[in-house]
Amino acid sequence: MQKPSLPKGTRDFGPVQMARRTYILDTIKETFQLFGYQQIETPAMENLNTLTGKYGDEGDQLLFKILNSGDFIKDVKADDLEKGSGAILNKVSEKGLRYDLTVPFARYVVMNRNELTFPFKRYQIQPVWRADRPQKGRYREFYQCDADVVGTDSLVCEAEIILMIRRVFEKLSLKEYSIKINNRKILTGIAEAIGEAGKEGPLCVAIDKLDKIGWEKVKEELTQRGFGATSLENLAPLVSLESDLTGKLDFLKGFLKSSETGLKGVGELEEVFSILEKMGVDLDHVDFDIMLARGLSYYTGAIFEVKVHHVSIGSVSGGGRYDNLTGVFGLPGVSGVGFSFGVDRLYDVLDELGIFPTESHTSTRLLLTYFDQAGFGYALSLLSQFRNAGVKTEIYPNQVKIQKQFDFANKKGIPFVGVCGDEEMKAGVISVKNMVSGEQMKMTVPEAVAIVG
RNA sequence: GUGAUUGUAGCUCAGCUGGUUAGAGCGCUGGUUUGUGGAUCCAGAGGUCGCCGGUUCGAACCCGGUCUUUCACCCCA
Repeated sequence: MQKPSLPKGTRDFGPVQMARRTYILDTIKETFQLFGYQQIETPAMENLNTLTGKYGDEGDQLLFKILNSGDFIKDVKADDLEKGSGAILNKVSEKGLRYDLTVPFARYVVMNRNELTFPFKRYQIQPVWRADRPQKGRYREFYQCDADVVGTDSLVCEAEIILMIRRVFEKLSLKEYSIKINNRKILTGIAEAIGEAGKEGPLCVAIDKLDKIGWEKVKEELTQRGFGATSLENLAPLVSLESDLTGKLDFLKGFLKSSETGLKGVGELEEVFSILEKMGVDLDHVDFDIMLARGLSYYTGAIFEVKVHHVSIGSVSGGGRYDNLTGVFGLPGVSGVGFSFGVDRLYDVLDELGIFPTESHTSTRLLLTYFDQAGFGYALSLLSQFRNAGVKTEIYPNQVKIQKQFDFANKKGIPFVGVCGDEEMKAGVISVKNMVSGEQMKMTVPEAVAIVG
């Protein structure tokens, strides 16, 4: 006999957790549908060559690979072993678990390009897997809720992403959070403007730590990564910039005047804000963060990240625009933009804040109880009447003491108990007890249906 | 992937510098109550001290490995 256990970073979800997850999921789903997105699903596993190369070197390492069926080692030669794991991998594994929902979606779009009507808006709610080292709010199996639209470069999509995030958060009673937004082109422009064209990656990684380690340490790190002294001097005014949204935009227009790409990024961002204004919407919770960078290498335009304040969980949502993700699968020129909610992290956030609505962990409204064989039979005869009337009803299946039946109802949070004893049977009624108030009354089944349902 | 950290009853945790039969609270089971749950009181059951190996007369405690938890780095939902 061995003790059963779960793989690292995976979890079971019990009835209470599932009720809460469903609450989050339903909120998100309803919002996606309201904005015209249609649901699809894709397989848990993809061909490895669909997944590799889309997430950067780090990402490739975090992919779960699936061992080939059968004699998976038959193609491996002795000298492959000496060359190391890289030489062996593609001989023993040709499939992997999906790392996110965006890349499988891009694959889906390319394969179904003739059937789809563009712009195509889809949402997808499925688990993804990452061979990361688990921490709080970081799992190896977790759900993403993606909404993407492909086949248009309209910035209306970016604006709607902000609206969807705000709607979901409002429904979940989340009040204090930031939707951080930036544009990859601005990051490219900054790298160009300070004389380090093409190095926006390391630039952002370092700048991102500004709050944590301070400007001096950031400079050290950038120097280590090969940034020149004059570049750092050029960068300094941007780092010390503290301004509101229009102030930041105005500053960047000057700062990026030598970078065509950078100015385009600023223009796109302004356009998004302008669209929101035309929709008659304010910019609450929207935070233009000049140094926001997102790792996934395929983003080319807007980038998003959402953080809830006063909690220990990282970002709960993220996304961005990708101009050529379908290009790698042979369909160039299709721009897409999308974002994703992390249900598991949203769960942790709501849990930490204690703002899950107080729902009962059961949907059962009525438990039929009895004292003896005769009452049991009477209860059985009433059971279908309640169910046919649409009342979620159960009967305690084993004949046990009525105390135990009440205890069961109490623990399961069933709000009403129907007692079926000799007196009730004779009169053709049922005694309905409210488990919260303790009130109890004899009544007919239709009367009971009205009270309980 | 690098460096730390955690693991004792169903849950939350005690357990002295290694020394007999490893404890508490809550929960659980039964009774108190033969037509009634949540309260009181009484009684009871539950532990290969994560797992494997080593040191020792003797290990929950020391050492090594492994799994798991949490944290930092990295990265991310």
